[in-house]
Amino acid sequence: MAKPMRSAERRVDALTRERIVDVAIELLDSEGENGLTFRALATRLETGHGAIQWHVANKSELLKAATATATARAMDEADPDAPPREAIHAVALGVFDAIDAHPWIGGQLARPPWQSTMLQIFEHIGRQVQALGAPVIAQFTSTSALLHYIIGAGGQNATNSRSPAALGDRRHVLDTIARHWEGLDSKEYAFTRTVAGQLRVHDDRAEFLAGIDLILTGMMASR
Amino acid sequence: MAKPMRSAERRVDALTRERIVDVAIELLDSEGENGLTFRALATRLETGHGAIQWHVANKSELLKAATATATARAMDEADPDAPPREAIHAVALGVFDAIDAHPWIGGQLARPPWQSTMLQIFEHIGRQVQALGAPVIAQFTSTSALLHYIIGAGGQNATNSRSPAALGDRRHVLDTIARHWEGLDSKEYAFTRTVAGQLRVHDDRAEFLAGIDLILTGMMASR
DNA sequence: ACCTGAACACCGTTCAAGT
DNA sequence: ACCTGAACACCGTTCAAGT
Repeated sequence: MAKPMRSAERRVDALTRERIVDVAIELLDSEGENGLTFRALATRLETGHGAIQWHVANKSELLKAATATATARAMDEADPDAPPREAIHAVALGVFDAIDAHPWIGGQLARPPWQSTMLQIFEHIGRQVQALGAPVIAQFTSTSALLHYIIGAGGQNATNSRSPAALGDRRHVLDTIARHWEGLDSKEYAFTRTVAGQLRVHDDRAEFLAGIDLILTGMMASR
Repeated sequence: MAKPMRSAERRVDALTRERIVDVAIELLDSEGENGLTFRALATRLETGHGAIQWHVANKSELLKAATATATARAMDEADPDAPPREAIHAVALGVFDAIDAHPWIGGQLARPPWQSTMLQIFEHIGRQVQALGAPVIAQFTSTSALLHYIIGAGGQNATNSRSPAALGDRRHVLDTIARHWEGLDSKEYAFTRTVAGQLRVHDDRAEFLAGIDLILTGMMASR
């Protein structure tokens, strides 16, 4: 949380790594991935761009830190007393919402040093999979599948919700896509046409959780 | 397929959009995402960088075309006579292998104009979901879940297989990660530690297909 | 129609110099 | 220890000029 403090006093805070990362997240959110620049950061922080690179060695490190910070909060709301399935839903929705709020996370989680952040999610989900009584042999596979699904679905949702056409309200956007689907070639896209109606009325988060439940059901059925 | 033809004759071909995209894919594969440059392209094609931008307006269009071309081939091997579950496995593995061969696809599918390519995969999978006899209401949800899972799992696999430490052979890499997992805090990472052994011996593609089957089982069980 | 290459604005990174 | 800003190499994009 970066404090505003822009008016009277200026730069009471020292330039910390934490402040830099916070402003970086603000920039990524408002300007997109190309908007994050050492020079833009320097302007917002009222300093030189060289100063920033004393705290953060290079841009990839900055992106890594921003991703970790923005994702970490999704994990905090874990209620240790919730039943397993609900706990999984909570973690999944936390990641889903984090990616939705910070679309750039999606592209970032799909590259090398995802280590600690991803591992935290993996651990949280795995515990609940255990608590559900999944057979030991299936636990690794199921937890991996859930994680992959969450990342994939979250990323897709983020691109949809901030797509070029997403200026208007959501219902209008979905209607436009559904109309496009309905107009596709009836032989080449026979299936897609039949589900255009469902696309139009579906709820993103409910649909997302339904996918989670599909995996959980499959996991319990195959014991 | 770009023909080599580097020796005697030079630039017998005209500069076509197709050739540009092919060389772009080569560059992305060999040099990574940062290696794709209009100037590097110009050098390989023995022309000026301005010439390239006559055929391809800008870089995002070039990336879009490269992604579409590299992904399209995954769809070609569809065997119309295969049983549904096998057909789904084939499509899924096709995408999985395409992302593995071209890791940059992973990051690309997670952003705006994925339209046509993704829709093709969606259609192929959806038909088989229908053929499996899934209830109509579940078809949209199941097909979406499969697609999201495939994208997520493919992306993660690609980053792992070309990770910084992936110089040595695969077994060594997995062993290193497994050892790391086993050394984690026993309270904070209780679950992760218990599956470290499975990580060490698991087969990527088999594990990937097991995740697909989890979704399919869940889909059939919840009718 | 297709290609060339200079020019421009911008970027990440390095680094000698300051406090 | 922390900050400044010049300098460098590189990039995407534009565009007047050629064939």
